[in-house]
Amino acid sequence: MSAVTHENAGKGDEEGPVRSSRFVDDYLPYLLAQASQRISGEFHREVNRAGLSVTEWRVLASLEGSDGESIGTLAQLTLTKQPTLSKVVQRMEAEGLVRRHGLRADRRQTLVRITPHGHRLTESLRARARQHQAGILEPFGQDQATSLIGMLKALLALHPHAGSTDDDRRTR
Amino acid sequence: MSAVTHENAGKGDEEGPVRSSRFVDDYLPYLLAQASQRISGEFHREVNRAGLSVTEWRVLASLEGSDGESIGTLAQLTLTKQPTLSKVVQRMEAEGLVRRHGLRADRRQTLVRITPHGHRLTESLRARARQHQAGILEPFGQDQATSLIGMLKALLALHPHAGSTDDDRRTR
DNA sequence: ATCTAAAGAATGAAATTTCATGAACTTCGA
DNA sequence: TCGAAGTTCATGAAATTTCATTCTTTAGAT
Repeated sequence: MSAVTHENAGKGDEEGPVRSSRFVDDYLPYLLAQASQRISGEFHREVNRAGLSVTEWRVLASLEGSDGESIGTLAQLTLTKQPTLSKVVQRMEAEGLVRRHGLRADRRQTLVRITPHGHRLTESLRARARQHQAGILEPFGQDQATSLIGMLKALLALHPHAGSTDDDRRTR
Repeated sequence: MSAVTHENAGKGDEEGPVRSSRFVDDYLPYLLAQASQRISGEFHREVNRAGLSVTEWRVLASLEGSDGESIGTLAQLTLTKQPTLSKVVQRMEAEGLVRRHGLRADRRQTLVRITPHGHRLTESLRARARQHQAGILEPFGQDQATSLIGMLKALLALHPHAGSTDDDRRTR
């Protein structure tokens, strides 16, 4: 029970006279982007405190529970463009957080694996990440929380991954 | 009716053997970020075709239905850091998309207004944006769609805007 | 087999973003 | 009324990201 009703929802945000008709206020992509930024942003402070950039944290989190991912897949998982990720991974390898292996099956691919060091470093972060998530969903109640997660997963299933080799177009 | 059930949800994505235990797969911030990127990404192709960068589009969309916003507010609305936005707005003013006015009330603030040209330029984009949104929500059915939007708004209401003057911390 | 097209990652130059300040106002307390 | 502290935006140097391209390696067709 309990759970947040959509009534509470409105714009508990911006200041000033209520101006209810801004184009973006009911625009799904805007709402998703804001929600993503704010929710993630809260936790990113902890990530930075741990000495990691957001992308580095994403790389490590993506490698958790995996036996290695290719650069391309990692780029998708971390929402980063391939050239950018290549460089980030190189820096991370220098710091001993991950290791790159050539993949025997397909020698074009570079397999990235998390190192014990990287695993240890993110151990407490992952725990706090789970707590953070719990705290965020708490006001919604079990049912709505499950529903929200489910809808987001459905959204992802319906919208595969962007285009060809590269990611989506972000800048001009 | 119809509507996507959470069953369809699973990982309709990554290839390869089903590896269901990746840390991120049930991590809310990850789901939000992916959803945001993919959904927005689809439309951003159109934005680019119209000769706008994503941030420019966001600025214009944010100014729609507003009688002007300060640089700071715009930075929040467009998920951009203030120094970045200052520069983007300057370029946009040069292109005639927006106009900067000093605000009589508080002369520290710079009020940014959309120009008729900017308005016209985004006219068809906004129409297509609405269509895009409708298409995305269509498979969910009216009820779930409303529910999703409502939850996202509730999430935003519960998580005001990041910190102090600046935006959230994104990089290292 | 051989040749051409496609896929995956690395790299370099160019453009953008970011951090740290700086400058201009406003507020507020003494 | 003054001055210290706090806002808001602009700017420059440094770091990162992005685009385009190149280098390998694999897949496909003839």
